[in-house]
Amino acid sequence: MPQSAYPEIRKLDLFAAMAEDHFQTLMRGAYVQNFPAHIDLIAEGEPSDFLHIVLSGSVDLFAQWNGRDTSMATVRPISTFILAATIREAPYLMSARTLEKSRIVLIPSQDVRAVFDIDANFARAIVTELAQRYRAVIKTQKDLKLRTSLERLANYILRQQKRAGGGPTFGLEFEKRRLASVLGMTPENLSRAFKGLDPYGVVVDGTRITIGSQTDLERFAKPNPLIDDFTT
Amino acid sequence: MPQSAYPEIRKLDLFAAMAEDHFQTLMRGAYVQNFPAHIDLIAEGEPSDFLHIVLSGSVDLFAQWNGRDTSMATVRPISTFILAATIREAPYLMSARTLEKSRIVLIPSQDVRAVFDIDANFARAIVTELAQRYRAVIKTQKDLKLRTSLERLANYILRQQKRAGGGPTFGLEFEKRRLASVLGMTPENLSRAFKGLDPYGVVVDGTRITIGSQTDLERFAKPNPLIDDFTT
DNA sequence: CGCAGCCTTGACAAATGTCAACAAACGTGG
DNA sequence: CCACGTTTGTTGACATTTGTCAAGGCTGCG
Repeated sequence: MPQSAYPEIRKLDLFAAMAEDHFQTLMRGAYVQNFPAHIDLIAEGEPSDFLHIVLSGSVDLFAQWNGRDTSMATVRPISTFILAATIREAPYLMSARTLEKSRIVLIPSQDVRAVFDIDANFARAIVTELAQRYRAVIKTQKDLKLRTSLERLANYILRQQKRAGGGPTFGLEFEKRRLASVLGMTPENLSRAFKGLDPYGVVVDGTRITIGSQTDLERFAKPNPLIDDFTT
Repeated sequence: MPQSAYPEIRKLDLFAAMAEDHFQTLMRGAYVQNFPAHIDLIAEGEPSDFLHIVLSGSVDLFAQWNGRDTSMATVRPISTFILAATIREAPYLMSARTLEKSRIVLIPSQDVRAVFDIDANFARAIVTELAQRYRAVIKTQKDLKLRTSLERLANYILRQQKRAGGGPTFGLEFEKRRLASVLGMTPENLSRAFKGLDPYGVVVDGTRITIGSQTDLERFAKPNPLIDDFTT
């Protein structure tokens, strides 16, 4: 793969502390690919042949069962996905597709496992990464089980506001259809949920959100760091 | 702590491969405690001072928000819990309480992190463990988002049947109130869901379940290894 | 310009939760 | 071992939440 991508990959927490020659080993076997939007990258159930890294663009992780499907998460640059499947040498639990034009690095899973076995720093970095992911999923599960869809939307809006800088007006990070799926509801329900937040001063104009009354919305949403903070 | 417990702990995947003196280091700082049933062990939000290991009995991991609460998982012997919080030196995301009289080992988190930093085998074991837990949570999330409560119950029954040996009659692993919470529904809804499985030959007598028609139930439940297999 | 996909809305249906009542099971203290 | 009180499970009636289906408007893109 082109060496130009090395530095940004090397800077990732996952690869920052490992020995240089081990990093080179990984990069030698890796290659970069450019994908158009809306392309399937992997399908759940397939063997986990590659660890993926999103360099640019974005990727949707989703799952299907019995004709239904749901968005599980979005991967944005620069980060990896399907690390756990790679480590356990197990089939993917989620499918992945590009949301937009994306550059993606593919590192053969066997290389990752081989280096993982000989590089303690790399192993530790993987632990840290996995522990964080694990906690993120637990938070999502709490969100799903403890809140109604209206409450989930209200808290999502507050999280997104924070991510966007904290101002009263900001944009949604993806189309509503997908947001609905991420939040575990139908597009119709999401549409009505936005209306349901009107009493708390939430105004929606296409993909543009304005929070009229911050305190009202927060009083309703009751955001909680143990569910909504994605840094800890 | 009493040395009698060492061998069974040592046999856990998490500790099996590590250097003996490192294992001794962990055990020196650890202590065993006997708890009665229904005792709170930890509360979400607290700093993660100890890695816990259930030697006997069982522990409920649950979470709360805004007056509601939900069971997230059950920990049975012999295994650890709150590993991720220990690793990340972050607050617990879940609370824990004993379901019955339980023996529990507590290892100071700082010891775990210290040994983790110097013992590559231990670090690798933690990776494997965390990757498995991560995948288990993803499966639960798919279960929650892709299935109705009736479907979740049907698949739970099939899983539990397998765990109990595969025969047509078997017992539930815990009280229905908690099962309802684990499956993400109310006790009333669970009660009716059992009735809703009557057409598929499911007969409930207290805590005793009999599957009259295996094929009918499976045709309805559509169990899927990427959701229901807890080994991969 | 015209098509395709997304978003919204209305009407309706299904799933799930709430509240209340009561029976059954359980545990404790006598 | 029993009596009592508490908890759990069940059931009915009802409310709320969420999903489904159908239609129409809007937008973006070829």
